[in-house]
Amino acid sequence: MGLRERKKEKTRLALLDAALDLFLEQGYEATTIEQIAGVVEVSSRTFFRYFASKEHLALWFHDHSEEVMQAELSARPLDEPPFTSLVHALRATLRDMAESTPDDTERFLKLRKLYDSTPVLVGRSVARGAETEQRLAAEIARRTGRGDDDRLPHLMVAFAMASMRVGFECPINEITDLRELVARMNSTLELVQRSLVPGWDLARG
Amino acid sequence: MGLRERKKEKTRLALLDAALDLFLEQGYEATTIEQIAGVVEVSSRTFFRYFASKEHLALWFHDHSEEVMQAELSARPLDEPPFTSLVHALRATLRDMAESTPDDTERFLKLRKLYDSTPVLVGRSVARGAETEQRLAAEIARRTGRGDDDRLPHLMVAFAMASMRVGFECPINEITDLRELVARMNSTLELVQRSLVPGWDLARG
DNA sequence: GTAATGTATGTCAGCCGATGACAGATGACA
DNA sequence: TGTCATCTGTCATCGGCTGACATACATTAC
Repeated sequence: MGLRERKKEKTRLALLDAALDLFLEQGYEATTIEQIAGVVEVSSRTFFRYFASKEHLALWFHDHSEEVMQAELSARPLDEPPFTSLVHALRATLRDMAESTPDDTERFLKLRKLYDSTPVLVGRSVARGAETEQRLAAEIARRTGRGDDDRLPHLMVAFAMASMRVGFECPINEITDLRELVARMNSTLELVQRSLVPGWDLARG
Repeated sequence: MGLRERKKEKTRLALLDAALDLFLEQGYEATTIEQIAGVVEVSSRTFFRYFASKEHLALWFHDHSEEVMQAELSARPLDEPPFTSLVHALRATLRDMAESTPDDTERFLKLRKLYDSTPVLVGRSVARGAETEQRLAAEIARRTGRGDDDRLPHLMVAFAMASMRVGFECPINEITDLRELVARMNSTLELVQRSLVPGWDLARG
């Protein structure tokens, strides 16, 4: 990897870390792009060359997680019940999270803490999740040969994403260990699986 | 109702209708507040006295729907299974939609059409829904005496909201009748109920 | 009917997020 | 070293949104 690429990656992470720290100090909305860029000593214009928007920075992990999900989904056998495939795809992203570097782990925990004080950010995260939902639902529909009028693919993905969201949110006590969080999300996923009628994802509707 | 209030209501609806028409003509993002205000012949500043933001205008029905849901939820007996109460609350909002005035019906259909060409708006809508979700989950937790660490209240609401969302979205063919849309949402709700294990909402988790 | 009060509106100034255009700086590579 | 591609800063600009203030208007009391 050349010097240029290394420098870019360094700037990218510096912006991310500076932003997370500022967000936690003074709040997400109260933090301006100029401040973030100032800490890293780049211009505001450059900030937008690294992140499409303030929101994209705060939700930097979304794109990666979706890639992991899509990849795992594609790798599942076509004759597997579709919701089972989805659950495997979700588990893959959880594994990916649990195996992340210490730096990334720290970033995750900071972001998790930020969520508690920033409802608007939670909303934006859900919105991004909804976009992913569309793409995953289309993929499920394709894999199972369902038409556009069949609501089950969309419903399956919505349930799957809801499990993750609910698992991610809510615990009042401080989360200091990422594995704890991942375990919680895993157990929520199991709770959801227990709550669904076996074979529900094979019906048509 | 005094002259003042009547004038306000008239301006409010004029802004809403002007906005919806402009959105459909030239797109949501391409339409500026100045344009909307211009059609109604008020200043841009006044626009923001009627709607907190462009987004709040586009999602004007959210607040009302949440009120209807909360009201119906409060009216349900406490010994009813919580998900059943939620389903009743959702049906109440669907009834409310179906019984709306012709003008409101037209606005709904315009908005529905707008959604097809404006993914960002779908996202914002989901984000608003997520905020409602928090409040409803808290209410369910209160009603059933569950603690903050019990994920089921949140999960129930998430599933309920997902049904509505999936029912609302997706049909490729043009929707020209609101009752059709409401029927679709109702049937999605039934599909969800069939997919869940009876009594799942009485467990603890 | 008039005066006092309260509320709605317009104007103005300004912040912030975001984008396009252009020029200068810097790493990549022959 | 010199050429080229790419990264960066500066500048200008737009649109969403907010606060402050003065004015116009509806409401209420007398």
